[in-house]
Amino acid sequence: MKIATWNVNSIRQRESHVRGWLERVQPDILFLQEIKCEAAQFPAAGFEALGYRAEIVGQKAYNGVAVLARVPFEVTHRALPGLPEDDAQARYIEVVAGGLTAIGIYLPNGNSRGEEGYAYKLAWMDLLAERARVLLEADTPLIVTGDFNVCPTDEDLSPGALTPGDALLRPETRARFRKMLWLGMTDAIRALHPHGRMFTFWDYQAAAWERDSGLRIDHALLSADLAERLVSAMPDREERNLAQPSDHVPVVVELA
DNA sequence: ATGCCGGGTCCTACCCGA
Repeated sequence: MKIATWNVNSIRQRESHVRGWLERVQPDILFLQEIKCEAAQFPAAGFEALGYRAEIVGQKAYNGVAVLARVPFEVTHRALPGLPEDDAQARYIEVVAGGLTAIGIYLPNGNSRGEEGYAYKLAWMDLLAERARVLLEADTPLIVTGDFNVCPTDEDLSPGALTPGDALLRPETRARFRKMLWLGMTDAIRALHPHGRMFTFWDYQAAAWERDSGLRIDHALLSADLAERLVSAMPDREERNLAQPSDHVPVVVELA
């Protein structure tokens, strides 16, 4: 089973990229982030023609997540459990498919709106860990994947790619990421590639791609039973060489 | 150490991303 995640930076700008990628890689499930549109604007028909059903948690202009799957699935949550009812940010989708629970996230960046914006990120991470804890306690086979907006360690960014104190690497951010690992979850990429550059994002500016000045911020965390089935986990750097790419590349996890 | 790029939107100057 192949499960993938991709921050596409607008699905309307990236429909042909995603279609081409689905045909090339043929994942069973693909989570999308930053679709940047409401459900009505999502080009679902183009993916259905390839055998993928779409479910969308949309929002005008900002954020927005979706899932495309060629296996049967059911959406169980369209918002992170525990968030206030009036929180309108589209950042979470949870599905049940193929005997497992899969959560796709677009975790808040935390660099805008000052300390209030950062507090929102930390609160979001606390609630995500709590959601994972509840599911793991019930022995649910679980994958949490998406754009975490977290560089877990100093090996996960190029020197100088971020300023000290950036919300993606502050100690409080990293501690909350580790909290999910302490729950018993496995960072799929680092389980198979413990060291070295495994970047998933390169800024459009300052020739970041050409200099390989990147970040590892898109992740897949696995419950113990899924980690035992882990075959491969890798960012797909090929996509960053195409014309008009997203600033993120897909990450693909394969389970036996 | 922002705003060099590239999305978005009250359509066009400005907000946001990481």
